[in-house]
Amino acid sequence: MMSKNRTKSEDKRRLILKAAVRLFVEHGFTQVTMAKIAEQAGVAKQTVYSHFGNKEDLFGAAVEYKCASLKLSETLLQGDQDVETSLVAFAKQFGAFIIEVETVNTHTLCAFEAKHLPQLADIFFRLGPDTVITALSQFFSFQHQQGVLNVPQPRWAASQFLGMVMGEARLRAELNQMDDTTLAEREQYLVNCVALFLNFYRT
Amino acid sequence: MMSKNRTKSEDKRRLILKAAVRLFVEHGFTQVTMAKIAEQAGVAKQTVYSHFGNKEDLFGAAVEYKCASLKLSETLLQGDQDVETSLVAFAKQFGAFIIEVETVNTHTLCAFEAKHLPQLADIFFRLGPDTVITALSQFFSFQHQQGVLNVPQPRWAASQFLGMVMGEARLRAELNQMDDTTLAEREQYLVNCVALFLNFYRT
DNA sequence: ATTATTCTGGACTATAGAGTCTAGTTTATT
DNA sequence: AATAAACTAGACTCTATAGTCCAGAATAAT
Repeated sequence: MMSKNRTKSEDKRRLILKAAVRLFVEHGFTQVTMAKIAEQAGVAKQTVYSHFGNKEDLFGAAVEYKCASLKLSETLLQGDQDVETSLVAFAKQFGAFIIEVETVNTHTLCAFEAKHLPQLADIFFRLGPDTVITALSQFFSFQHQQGVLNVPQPRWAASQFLGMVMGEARLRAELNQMDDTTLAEREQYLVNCVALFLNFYRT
Repeated sequence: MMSKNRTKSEDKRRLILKAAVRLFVEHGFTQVTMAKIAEQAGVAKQTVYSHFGNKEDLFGAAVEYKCASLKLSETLLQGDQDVETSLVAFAKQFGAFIIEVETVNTHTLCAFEAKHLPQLADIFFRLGPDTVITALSQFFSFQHQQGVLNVPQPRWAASQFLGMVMGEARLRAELNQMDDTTLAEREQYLVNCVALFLNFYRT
């Protein structure tokens, strides 16, 4: 029979998760304390423990939550425009996304904790890099079938394209070395990447 | 006048540094204790403090030591062979280097601690990525002057080339997701990158 | 209204690790 | 041989934090 149980508040859960994400992404696993998370969530510490059993579980849940919210631009690759236009648009959007502070921090954090919590790296890889590479591969596959491009190895092409789009800017962003020139030249750089790419793969 | 001072042993210093590098690169800053470093170095904890004042300074010294020992292949870019041969050789050597566990761990560690210890990220960027990008830029500049390549923006070209060489494998290595196919195909992939690159930049 | 359960706030335990101190030992220099 | 400093071993202080416990307040379902 049904008990008179009060249900655990979904609101509290979300508050905790959001505070955890913000703090973990900013400072990493070890630097962040459960007390601080509770405080930022406006909740008692005991409530945190009641929703998520311990720090590691909370960390896992937070990263998963964060990854799911980092939406990637798949809409740009519909193929209803010509290839060059599509790729330039994609390069600009993804190129901006990949050097955002949030993106970089999440990536760095997952890479750092990868050995400590392998299942975390799995989740991140699947929801992040793998999703993009696969989507782009499929786009190239499609263009290959249409005869627009000649791409015998779509996954290689995706890897090459994304590698170029990240480029030096990505490395700089990771290491707090972003400078004005790199940023100012970036749009032209990305256009140049598309030219280089299409020069080889266009039929 | 000369005192009867005994000098601090350079051997001990090196032992401490090596132990610190090994542990920090493997586990990160917070996870590693001064006691463990002393133990691994076969030295008393007090000796560690006497050589390096505190944990942060030791960390800085360790990372600097490590970066200096991560020698990069500059010898490959002498230009006494034809461009394609040089680039394929470089791509293979650098492509192997960049997915080595040691390399990846050092990079991840520096990226993670970048906010906490900015001067550390500076050192790593200068000794690591920047050195390679600059060397490759100069190589392209030279080939441009020789009329072998047409590279109006050598630094962009270097960024594009290195980005492709890293590619998906680099991402996988960072996140413990390296698989057999990616590894087996890698050499052919790298040759393909050189072809794509030269197709655009060759005169 | 009753009741089961969540939530709160704060005290509490236990542990771990950075950095210090001390007393005794070794070793290079003069 | 004398000496000044480096080195060792280990005890010690202090602080931080994960996780628990508890008594009372709030709240949802019956």
